[in-house]
Amino acid sequence: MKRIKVSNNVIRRLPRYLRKLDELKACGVSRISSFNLGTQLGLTPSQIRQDFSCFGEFGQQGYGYNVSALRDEIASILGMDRGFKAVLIGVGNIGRALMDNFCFSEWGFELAAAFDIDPAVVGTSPNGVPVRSMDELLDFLRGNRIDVAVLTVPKEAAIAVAKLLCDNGINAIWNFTNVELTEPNSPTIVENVHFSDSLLSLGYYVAERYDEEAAHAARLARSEKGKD
Amino acid sequence: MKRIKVSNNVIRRLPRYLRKLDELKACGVSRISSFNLGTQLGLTPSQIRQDFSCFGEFGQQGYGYNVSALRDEIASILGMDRGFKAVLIGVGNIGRALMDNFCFSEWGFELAAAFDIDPAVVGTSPNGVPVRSMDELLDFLRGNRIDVAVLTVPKEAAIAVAKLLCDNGINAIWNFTNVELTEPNSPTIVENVHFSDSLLSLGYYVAERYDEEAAHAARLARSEKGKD
DNA sequence: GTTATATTGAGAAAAGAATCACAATCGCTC
DNA sequence: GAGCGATTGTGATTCTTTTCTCAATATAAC
Repeated sequence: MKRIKVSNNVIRRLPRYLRKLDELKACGVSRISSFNLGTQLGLTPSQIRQDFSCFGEFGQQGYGYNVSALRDEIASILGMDRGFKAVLIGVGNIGRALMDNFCFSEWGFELAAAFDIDPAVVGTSPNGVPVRSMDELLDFLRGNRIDVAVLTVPKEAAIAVAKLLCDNGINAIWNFTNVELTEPNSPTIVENVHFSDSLLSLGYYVAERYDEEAAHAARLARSEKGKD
Repeated sequence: MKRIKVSNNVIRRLPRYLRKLDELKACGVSRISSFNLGTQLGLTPSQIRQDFSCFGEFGQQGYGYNVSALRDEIASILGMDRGFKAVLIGVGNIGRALMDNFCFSEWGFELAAAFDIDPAVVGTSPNGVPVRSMDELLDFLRGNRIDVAVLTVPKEAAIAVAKLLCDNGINAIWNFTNVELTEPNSPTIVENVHFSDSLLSLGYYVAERYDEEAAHAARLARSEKGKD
């Protein structure tokens, strides 16, 4: 697989392609054209072809793409076949909800263990994943090759825990805290899930639409008045 | 406030600005320059000034921006002062976790009610929000001006429920299901929270880093061999 | 007051991303 | 097996976003 520098925009679209291809496969569709895929995803055919071409040639002229083969290529590009191992830090509400409901293995990740300071949850094993004491974290990281930490601690603890993780060999954090972890010069890969950012963006679009509708109504009212 | 067409990229940065400004305000910082803000967020000063200039002139030459005033401007741009009302559909694990932990009011939203088909949760009021039967949903939507629906139903039900919502006056959906809701020609505003997409993107970056490290190590090994 | 320093806002330039257009070529039909 | 219709991959073009640059101007010091 080529590893040229690929733009973030392309990378953000890859999981959507994967999801759609899985769906098509489940529906028994075995081949698809960039045109057809574009229609289903709201993207242009050329964008899709351009995206794929960053990683190789997966299609056939006059035919399109083989759904199953393309799906596997994208899965591989995303590292789903590498068996990444993860730990989860902070078994509070969101951490617990992830452990109970998010299927890490479906996406190629193995959740090896969770950690918390609360003795009430330490020793339990939600969904088969053991919850250990934070005291054991460093030993665990030393003894296991862990690729990713899922950060679900309260925001007060976020910075300190993130630093601890980075200092002990973790180089990627899936950050669910509402805190900006991105530090200048830090080599750590941080992927944020900021619910509030998402909701606020939605708020912007709603506000924009309401303003447009109001402006439209005002124009109508003026033109009605003009007629009288 | 101007409502010119603003790019998505800008809009996605606004919540980050807001968060950082709130933090600065809490730390007693009352003024800040675009240079300083850029350093803290990993953005260039000119990008920050350009972003703000989409909405007006909030700074003062030679001085910078007033943290509190800027924060309020951005909050207003995002519609936080409009009292948007929301309903939540699907009080399963993720729905319940949001009700219990996500502070809608902190972001200017009011969660008016939740809906579910399960009689076991109907009638309860997690965090003070009443859970009603899905049978009551349409009446509720008719009787209340609801701006946003939070969609946390199982993925099998996602499409049908989304359609029901759109057909009954909801024009914005905060989508937590792992399903592509974006329909061609639909005027509904959809904001997706796809955990798996986020994790897979992270996986890409991790895989990329590992490949780079391996390539680097291979280069080193070759040059060592050359020396012998 | 006057001057020095800091910093914005905005137009111009550069960089980056999306779209277009078409040669190459594959599968399918007759 | 020849010709047709479909569809890719890619280089060229267009559009968008980011960065650069600098005149304008506010504060702060003296």
